[in-house]
Amino acid sequence: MPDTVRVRFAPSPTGSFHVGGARTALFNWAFARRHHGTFVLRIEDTDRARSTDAAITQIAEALRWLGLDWDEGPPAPGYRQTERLEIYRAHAERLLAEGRAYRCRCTPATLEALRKEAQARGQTFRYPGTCREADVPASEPHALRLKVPTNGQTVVEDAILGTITFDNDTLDDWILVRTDGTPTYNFCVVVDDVTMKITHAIRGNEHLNNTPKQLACYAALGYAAPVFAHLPLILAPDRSKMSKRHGATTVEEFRDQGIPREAIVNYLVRLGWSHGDQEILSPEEIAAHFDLAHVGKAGAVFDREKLLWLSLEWIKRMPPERLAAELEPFLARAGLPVPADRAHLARIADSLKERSHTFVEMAEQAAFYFRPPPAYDPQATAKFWTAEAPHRYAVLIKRIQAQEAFDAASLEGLYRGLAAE
RNA sequence: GGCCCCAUCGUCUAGAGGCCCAGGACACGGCCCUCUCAAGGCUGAAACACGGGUUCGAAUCCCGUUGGGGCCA
Repeated sequence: MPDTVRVRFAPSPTGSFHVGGARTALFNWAFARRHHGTFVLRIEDTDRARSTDAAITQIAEALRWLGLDWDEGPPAPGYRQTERLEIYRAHAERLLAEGRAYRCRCTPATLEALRKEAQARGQTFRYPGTCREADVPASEPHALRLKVPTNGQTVVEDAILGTITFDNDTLDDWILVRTDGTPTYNFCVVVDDVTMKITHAIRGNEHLNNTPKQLACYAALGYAAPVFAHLPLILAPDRSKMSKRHGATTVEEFRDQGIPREAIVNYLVRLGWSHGDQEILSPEEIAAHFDLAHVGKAGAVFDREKLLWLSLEWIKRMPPERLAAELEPFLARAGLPVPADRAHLARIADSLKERSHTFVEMAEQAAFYFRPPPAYDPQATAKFWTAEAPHRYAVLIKRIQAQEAFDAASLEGLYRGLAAE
């Protein structure tokens, strides 16, 4: 293992920031921290049509909120692919000059015809290398293709999955630069990882099939490839890859639901990684213990119930002041008054922490501290405020009955007294 | 369809040949605590996909089958 670990998280800013991305970021962050290495944030925004600045902001905010601080990356310049076009161009030209890549003038129509032909024969389409020796002049419209070995095998040594072998005859001369001059995803990734001196590419399993292609590019460029580690996917309850259509899955949504960051980080890290039987892990413990050796190979189903349990566990562990600070915005959102007296709010929050899976729940339960029953009616009270009511309501009612005091002033006194306990 | 990956309780997982007639956690059931609901404690049910090997011995290694998934199309 290189002395200086450098890893990166490279999201495409094309939509909301999902748990899958968050977990990839988390594993990279944890690996970097564990090895006292560098965690780089890189924005893969070459898909200009779908990339937005709003999405970049959203990703950055979510990462910060989760506590996944990056050592290099935006807002510093040079970490967005659209700022790096010159670098890709230079590498492409070098590959061309060194005969590792060639110009291809095959039109989309030609390729489409070949594809259909292959399909008709029940074969997978692979570019046949028509232009490989054609020496297409630069004056003609052309794409740039990489010369990929046509025989032999490409072996990927994956830190999680082990040795994976691909037959080279299943690969083809893939496009590095499109006819319109834009570099392709696989090319950018390789050039970026090389120029950013990435030592470990820790990424989602969906990229595994890109790896042999990329390896060919590293070889052509004359660089050593990083260590690859492909993370198992996060699955929806139906065992398909988790996506938007499976409901609340963005980091922002979880935050809005009042789940503490520690719970999300804890839950996500346990989805695929384990540290013996330990279920509760703080960010510090994760940073101290994380290792690729204990990352599982199989996909993991996302289980909201367990997330909520961890949320409760982390809420229970929070000091009252922190609880008060976290609860405050949720009180406001619930239309409840936020007590000016912070100590008072802290006592209220502390009294509710064992029965709140989220801060949204806590705010709901805090309501009775602020909303006295409009009028005391023994019958209605007996009917509505026993079985279903929160604990403190029952106590409150008892005291009201005992004191026969239910004018506004004494009610307020009772609330205060209870909140202070 | 082609290529690749995966396979322990419903779910997340421990397990790197004997410590495992498989341990922990969530969820679920029961009991206890208790003025309610929680929290907490105890407890119950619940899994090594299947078939062949290898080995004195396999959840652990190999092969196959089945199932699931991903990518490409």
